[in-house]
Amino acid sequence: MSDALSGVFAALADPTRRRLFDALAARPDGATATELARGGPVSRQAVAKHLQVLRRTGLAETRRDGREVRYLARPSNARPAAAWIDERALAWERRLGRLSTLLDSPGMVDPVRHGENERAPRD
Amino acid sequence: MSDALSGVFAALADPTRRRLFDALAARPDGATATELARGGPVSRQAVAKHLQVLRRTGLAETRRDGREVRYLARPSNARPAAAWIDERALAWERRLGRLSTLLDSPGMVDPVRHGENERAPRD
DNA sequence: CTTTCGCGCAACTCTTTGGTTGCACTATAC
DNA sequence: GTATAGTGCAACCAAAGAGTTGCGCGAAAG
Repeated sequence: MSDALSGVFAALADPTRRRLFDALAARPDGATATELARGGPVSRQAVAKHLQVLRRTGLAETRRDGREVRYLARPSNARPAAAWIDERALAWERRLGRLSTLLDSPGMVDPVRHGENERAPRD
Repeated sequence: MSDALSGVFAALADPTRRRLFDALAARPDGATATELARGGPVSRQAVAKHLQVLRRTGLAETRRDGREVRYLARPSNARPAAAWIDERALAWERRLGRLSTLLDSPGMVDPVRHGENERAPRD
């Protein structure tokens, strides 16, 4: 995790952590590690580790309330990561002259597309 | 890397791979692993591995040209990841906007709806 | 005061991953 | 033909990461 961008991307790369992040964002008052672990398949310590990762990357912050520690989501701090992606995607599509943008969105890419030349299918 | 989203996030989490992705996106005709490795600190095989990761996650595609393999960037396929982030950030900011409708958000489904008892009934 | 609950820390395992080197194959160049 | 440049594959290594269990400590609850 060298820079902040890598931290955010790495934090969101784990499905469990994303699910935890969602659960956190659904609670305006935040949640504790014990709360989030109660009912899930992972242990409380694992949840606590995930929450610490989120806090370290700025995607959550802590607030002490008595003897428990509430984690609050900070989804806005993930926006630079989304912006990074959008910049590239936008730049690329602009370079293609926005003509392939329409027919180039089958959702996923064809894994084995060797030998094929499918560029510039203009009109 | 269970789902596609995790794949994209994990792929972009590495700074070397992001830099490679940028270098790829800067070349409209793509580039080969040997080309990208020439001048960089990492070996050709390491670059090839990174490119394969990008290809597996849909962020790049390959095109055979004689005996060399050119990789072409596909930044548009990273958009779902950016959209995932933006959805959360937007939802959060919107919720901060209308504090009165905090308690009833019928459109929002709660991922972890275990036996939660809401404490701290702040008046 | 004693018990209980929540939290943090530490150790450990297993898997993934970013990186290397070496070798074999294949298509171009001479 | 031989030489050479570009890939792919495999083995290997070190570090990180996701998960677990166990234990100790401090704050509420009884």
